[in-house]
Amino acid sequence: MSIVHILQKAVIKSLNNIYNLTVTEQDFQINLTKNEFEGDYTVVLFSLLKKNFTSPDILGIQLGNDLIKNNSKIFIAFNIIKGFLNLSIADEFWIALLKNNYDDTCYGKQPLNGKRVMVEYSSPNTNKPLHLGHLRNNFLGWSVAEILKSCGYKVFKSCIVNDRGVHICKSMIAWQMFADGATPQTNNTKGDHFVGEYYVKFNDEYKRQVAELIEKNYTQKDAEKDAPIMKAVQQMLQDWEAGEFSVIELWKTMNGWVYEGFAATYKNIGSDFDKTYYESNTYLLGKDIVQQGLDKDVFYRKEDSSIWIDLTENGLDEKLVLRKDGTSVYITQDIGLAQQKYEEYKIDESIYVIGDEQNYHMKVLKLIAQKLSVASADAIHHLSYGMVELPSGKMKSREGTVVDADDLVDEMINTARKHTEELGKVKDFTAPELVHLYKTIGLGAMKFYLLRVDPKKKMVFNPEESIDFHGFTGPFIQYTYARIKSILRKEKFDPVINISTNLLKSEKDILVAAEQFPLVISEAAKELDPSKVANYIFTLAKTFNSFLSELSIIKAESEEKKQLRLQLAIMTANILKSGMQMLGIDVPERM
RNA sequence: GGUCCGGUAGCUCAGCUGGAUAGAGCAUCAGCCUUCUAAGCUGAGGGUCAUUGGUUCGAAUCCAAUCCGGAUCACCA
Repeated sequence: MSIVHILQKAVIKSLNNIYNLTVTEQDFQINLTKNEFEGDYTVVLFSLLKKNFTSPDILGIQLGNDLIKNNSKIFIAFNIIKGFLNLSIADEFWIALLKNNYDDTCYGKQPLNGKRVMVEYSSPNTNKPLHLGHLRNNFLGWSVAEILKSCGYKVFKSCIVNDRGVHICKSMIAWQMFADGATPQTNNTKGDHFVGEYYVKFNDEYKRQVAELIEKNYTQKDAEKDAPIMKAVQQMLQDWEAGEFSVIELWKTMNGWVYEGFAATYKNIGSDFDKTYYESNTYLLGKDIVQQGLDKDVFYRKEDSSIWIDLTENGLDEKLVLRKDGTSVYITQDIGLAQQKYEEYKIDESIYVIGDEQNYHMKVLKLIAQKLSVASADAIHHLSYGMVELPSGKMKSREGTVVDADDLVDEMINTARKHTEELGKVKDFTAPELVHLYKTIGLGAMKFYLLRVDPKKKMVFNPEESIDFHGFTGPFIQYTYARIKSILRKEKFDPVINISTNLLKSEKDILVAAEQFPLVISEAAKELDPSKVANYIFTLAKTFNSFLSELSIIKAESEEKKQLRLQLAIMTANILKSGMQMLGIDVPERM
């Protein structure tokens, strides 16, 4: 049980003892004591005064005395300043915490709780390569999955590939027009980039044709509609839906190229899925749901036979759920897929890692599912994340300001190599060891950079800052870990020695931080927020570095102190490692 | 226009279920490598927490209004 919980219970009990008063955890606050005051944890008394106490000092003294009387092994002293009851916690408590947990590599994690949850993330289109925005999505999805696992959930990672639709046909048409039979092999280009080039070529040609028509006195709108290349795309989409052999074959071939490219990228960044759904298989889902909705009068049919739902009483608009030609739209197939996931995996929670531009869509999705009383409705949870912007503004594919995922990964790994070479600390590494190290550091820097901020907020990606390996960065934490490992290689740990010593300030600081790890994990899981973990391990690493600069482990004053500090080092290393793992980041033994 | 999200140091961000003098990192400046990895440590400067009003013993945090920025409101996905 965490110290905060112990303290909460103790306060509740003491108030009951002294005043026969019943309060709950919500009635008072417990904080870490500020540095400038004596004590470790603080009970804020003001809110309790509302329960008819004369003065905070009297309440504080009586409460403080009772807490110590009943918990003499934990609380040893208190002081009261302006309504804050500051409690000092016994060194024995901290040392017991250390002794019981320092070598537990699962410290802070919880056993299986029987709950099953699916995390859907990545969800790429198959007409162009992955970019920076996908990276944030991937890292978030992966990390949230890991955090939930640490909290005892059985997690399934899934991905829905948007493998059909107009955007795919654009690349296909352009390939037919311009490729002259070229393939990724003949051009020596990664498959997804190869197909992406034709998507760009389509847009260039389309723009050219539109301009041409406007010169012939077309309006902008008509020109966009009548451009021959756009007509060809629409024809191709119809042919695809009709299952025309040559179109399907081309579609399979080009998607195949893209999948090869994606597979390489996913492998490189360490991302994978337990289940991949393809929109070409799911886009027809939801027809029976539409029928259900009509039967229940949740949906209604318009004159042109399209089917709608009226959400105006929920403050939203009317929404189409089935086209007049009888095909499902995005929202319909999503309800179908939600249901399918639920049935296939028997999940209790279904998390969607999707950008915040789809907040409205996800709201509508859940609302419709609820109105239909679909079993999976309440399980739906949208992890909405903000866009990644550049210092110059938004990424725009048309202006070529999109940051390509593969390029960025390469650049980060390259920067890691340059830094490492300059420092020259691992000259004895073999070539494969070096390659592995550069990747660990480069990817670590990138993942940490994208995960360290609140997912809900949009963020600015500053290329210069992101390649900085100092301060609040992945490599800083990796470095702290490597230093600890280096010390542990030099000095043997002797677990027999029984430690009973007074703790110095910077020794205790580490334990106070370590004690919070379990709470941080459950908080991060509750909020689906990896940045909580990132911020925490950064603070812990800083605390440890500060300790290390002040006190020596190997040259400790006594054997007992040396053993104590070795245990502190081991525990810190374990927490840093498992925290980083929850972010999808490896830690190197040396760097 | 409706709805939703955001505005904290030069920059990037914490803090937001109300609590003590608003915190980090980067950048700037000043120190620390015969001593466990200097990708480190210590210190300094830097703030009208967008604005105004309200609630409260107490507001960056809650409420209202205003200003600024963004997203969204498709028979696209």
